[in-house]
Amino acid sequence: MSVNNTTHDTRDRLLDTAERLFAERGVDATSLRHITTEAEANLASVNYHFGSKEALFRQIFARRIGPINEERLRLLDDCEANNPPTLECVLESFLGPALRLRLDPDHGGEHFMCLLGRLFSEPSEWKMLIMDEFKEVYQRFATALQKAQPDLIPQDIAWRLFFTIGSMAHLMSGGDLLKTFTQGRCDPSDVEGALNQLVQFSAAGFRASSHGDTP
Amino acid sequence: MSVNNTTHDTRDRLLDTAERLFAERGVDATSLRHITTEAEANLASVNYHFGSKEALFRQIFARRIGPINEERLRLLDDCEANNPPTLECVLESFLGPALRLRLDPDHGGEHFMCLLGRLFSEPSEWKMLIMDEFKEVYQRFATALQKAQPDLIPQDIAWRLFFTIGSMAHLMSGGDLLKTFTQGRCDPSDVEGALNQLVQFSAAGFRASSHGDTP
DNA sequence: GTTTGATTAAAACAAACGTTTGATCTTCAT
DNA sequence: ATGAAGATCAAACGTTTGTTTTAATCAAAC
Repeated sequence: MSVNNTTHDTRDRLLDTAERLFAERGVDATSLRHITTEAEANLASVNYHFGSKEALFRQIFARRIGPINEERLRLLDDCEANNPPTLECVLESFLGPALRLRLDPDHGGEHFMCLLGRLFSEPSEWKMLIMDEFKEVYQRFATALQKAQPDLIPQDIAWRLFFTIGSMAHLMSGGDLLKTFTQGRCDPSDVEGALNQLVQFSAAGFRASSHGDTP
Repeated sequence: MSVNNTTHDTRDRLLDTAERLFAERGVDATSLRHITTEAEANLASVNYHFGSKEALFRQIFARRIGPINEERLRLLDDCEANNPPTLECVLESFLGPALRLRLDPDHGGEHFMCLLGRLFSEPSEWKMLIMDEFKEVYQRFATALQKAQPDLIPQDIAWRLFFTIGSMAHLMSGGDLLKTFTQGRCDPSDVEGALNQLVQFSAAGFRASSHGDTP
């Protein structure tokens, strides 16, 4: 393998361009010709550098998802210095690293954030590629949330974490919709404001009393 | 136009099959050949009956989205017989008609529910087709929620309704994930149980005190 | 200066796509 | 029975897709 500059330039240009187009138009709707044209690379370069379109997609995820989940677990460790950790701290550890992708100065993270948010609701096999990596994070946070709210039964924890993930995914992939519907009064690009809104909403949801089958 | 039986059989078979395949594999990933093969119809029949693939998609939505939104507004009217309406009643009026698509005995509604849930996070123009119809419903419910929680500022209402929609969409399109992650202990196919979980979670979120920029 | 290995370039590949065509079949009023 | 209209059919249309191939280009090692 070479450490040639030109090589890495092309490879990285393909990754960045594909990430953006996948986010803007969807994976299936983005052709290799569109990617390579915008990246000013040859059509064959994707198959040369990555082997296939699917491998390109996989690589786009591999370089982003690891650091996000690592930061989540690192922040969770900090929360768990207190016992029990506060609900807000745990939720912010989970949601923050994903929502702060918007702050990436070259907007690559922002594009990836849209892509990641959409993946949760995709039917395809793409989803399964990342769910394996996500399982460890899920278990760690489910356990921490159980500690923060020991009166809830595990099923309630699972339901509410599921809803929290849904809200997060909706914000990541469709935040612009909120801005449209509120005529700009709610702006998801104010990352800390949005994060605060979601943390407060979810924390209150987690603090609701447990309702069994016959409340 | 004819009221011939065979005609409507083919037309409806195409609608039902396409609805299911669009939900299972995505719109872009589903070909007309796949649809017509499974519907036991000729390849040209889609273009004959609907004009194009996009028109077929539009028709699939047209026959389902209207009744759902009408029932939402009807239930909301019932809530507003009380003044102010309860938070749970308003939320259930919004969420129930969508989640109860799962109860459709021939599973057509269930497939459409997945499709609808996914649409919120799709980047494509498909989304815009239904957002116009959705705006009236959104405004009615935003107003009702404001009445139910008069202490919240409109921005908080918008944020929290947005999160509620995200949770709902996540449940509609990816509910099977929750069942997988909890090894079957949380089952979204128990519609009233899932609806109750979501209503309680969101209602608690709406009842959180308003947090300004500097809480 | 030649060789070597890695990258780019241009062209072609088979397969799949949505759509259109023109013939055939069915149905039903006349 | 006959003709008109609607519905279905096989076949082909021209594009576009992801991938492969073959040749040209380039930088550095020997």
